[in-house]
Amino acid sequence: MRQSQLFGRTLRQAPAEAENESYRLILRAALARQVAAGIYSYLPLGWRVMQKIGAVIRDEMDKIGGQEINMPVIVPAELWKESGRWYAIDETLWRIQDRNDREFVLAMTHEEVVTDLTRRDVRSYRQLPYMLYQIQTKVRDEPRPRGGLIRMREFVMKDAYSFHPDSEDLDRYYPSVYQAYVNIYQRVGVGAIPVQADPGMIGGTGSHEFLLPSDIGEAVIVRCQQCGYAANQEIATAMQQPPSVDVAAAPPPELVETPNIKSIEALEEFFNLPPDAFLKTIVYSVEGKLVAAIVRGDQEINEVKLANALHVPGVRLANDQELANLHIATGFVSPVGLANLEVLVDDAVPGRSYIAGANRKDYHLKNVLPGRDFPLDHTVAIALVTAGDPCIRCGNPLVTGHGLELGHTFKLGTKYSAAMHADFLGPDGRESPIFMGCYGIGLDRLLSAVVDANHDDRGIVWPASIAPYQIHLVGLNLDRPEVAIAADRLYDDLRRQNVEVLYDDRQESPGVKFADADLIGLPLRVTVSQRTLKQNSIELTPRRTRENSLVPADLAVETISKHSALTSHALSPA
RNA sequence: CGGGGCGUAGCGCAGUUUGGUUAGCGCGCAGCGUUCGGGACGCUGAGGUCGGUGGUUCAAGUCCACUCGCCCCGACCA
Repeated sequence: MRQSQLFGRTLRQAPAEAENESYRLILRAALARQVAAGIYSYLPLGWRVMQKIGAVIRDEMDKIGGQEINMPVIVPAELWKESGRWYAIDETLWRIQDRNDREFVLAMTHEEVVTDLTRRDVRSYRQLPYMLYQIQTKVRDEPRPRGGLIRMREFVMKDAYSFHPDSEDLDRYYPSVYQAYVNIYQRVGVGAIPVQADPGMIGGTGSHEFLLPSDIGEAVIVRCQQCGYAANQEIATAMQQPPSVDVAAAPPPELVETPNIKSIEALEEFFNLPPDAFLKTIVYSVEGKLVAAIVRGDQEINEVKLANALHVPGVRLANDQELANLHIATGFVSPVGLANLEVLVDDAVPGRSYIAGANRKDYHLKNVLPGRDFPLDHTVAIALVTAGDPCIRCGNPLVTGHGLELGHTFKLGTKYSAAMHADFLGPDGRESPIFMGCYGIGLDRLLSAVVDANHDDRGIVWPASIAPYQIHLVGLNLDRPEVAIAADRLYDDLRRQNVEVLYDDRQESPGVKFADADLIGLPLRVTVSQRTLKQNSIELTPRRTRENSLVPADLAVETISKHSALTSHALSPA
């Protein structure tokens, strides 16, 4: 491609609204342009990267038996009503009507459509297992798009769905997808960490997220640097502390007047004790009922875990009215004598005594012993794991960091097949629902992540596997005919060898050309100029090292071809 | 949806507090000339009606009301 013809100008300054560095580079290098909040166009360079990422993903999906299909963006509402998600999902599900007022959704994922395809086609266990995938547009009316290509309202996703006769077969297949994902991230040049995750609204029996450690990430990763344990903070667990008091010898509770001492901080000051000496009781509203959640004073409640423990989609804090209705003394709540609502106790609570609320304004109780002074019927891990907590596996202190979610795999089980009657006949002649898995990767976000993980202060440093072109041929002094002829000839020779080359044939100063080459970030820069011509050679400059070397002109094509042979997924000749 | 910020030329910004002649600057863009290995220089020039609507006023980029859009934090997040 001749750069003089290439659509999309590089920008010296990024638009002011672009805050994170990878997004700034995406705009500056002319990969994409914003159309509306969370909605983007790709320019030629960016779209080539997307296609290359797609090629890597296709290769890995095909290797594990995937068959590529394509499903529509517009889907009849009936399918979503069958699965129940029409009712379960809020405004994020984009709903439209046709001219006859028939309802449709703009699909945010394709479990319904692929399950419908399956139930229409599959009758017998002999047709199982199989895996279908597509690389296709997804639409979600996100409450807050952000970060350029990080969270979009319209985006490109590889979504894959596998179908199995039983959960054992799904369990056997799942690791191959996991491995394919690890391969994909490695091949495109990002170090994604697989972590256990919450299945969320997709549902199912187990899931992993693939997170790239990055400040622009929205998830929090909890990791152990000793043993390698890693989990999303939403579901991370920590090792419990050993009991610190002699339970049998613990003294009875004692009422203490604590005028207007409501918060843990105020209690710390009042009693001059560390925060873990107290019990924290938070009242939640859960599907119309109130539930009390108890954690140690130094901990926070993990609402995802709480919701999972209660088998509900979500929880919210009780409001003042709800608390008032129950005659709860805000700031002095405790599980002691709290008979009129369900109480969940974090599993780190038992084993020692605490100062807790007295359920009476301006009073607390000393020497409250879990199990003796309040029941421990419902003890479950609901505390938020934070940095410094002991690793669940090895006990060493955990660390936390931000992570960008690059992919998510789920064991769905029969959630969709049962709801939508996707059944098959087994060898014994009995009908049962198909077991499903589903597996997603957002391509736009992956592109952002690659830029985030592969750039320097001059611009992008593309991994060869997904660079829009392999070679940036930069011609200087092109106003001199002998240089222009040599550069043109090299360009033609390289194209004849099917080398992907972007040829900067513009009439620009050397500084402009070098700066653009660094910004766009193709793996190898090849400079042809009066100076190199004089030495009967060309100059090679790998983008990553930026170290120049001269190669004899007659070896140029061979050397460069060898250099770019790394790419096994060349797009159409440049 | 709650909180905060911002809309003036393609991009980056000044001007708005204290209304007052033809709305400025840098980069970019066009033409000519000189340059040509790290975002060159000179001259000439094009380009905005100040997000939109309504209002106040002799007079509005500037004041008021409404409204649209974009960004950030939070809630949410398949």
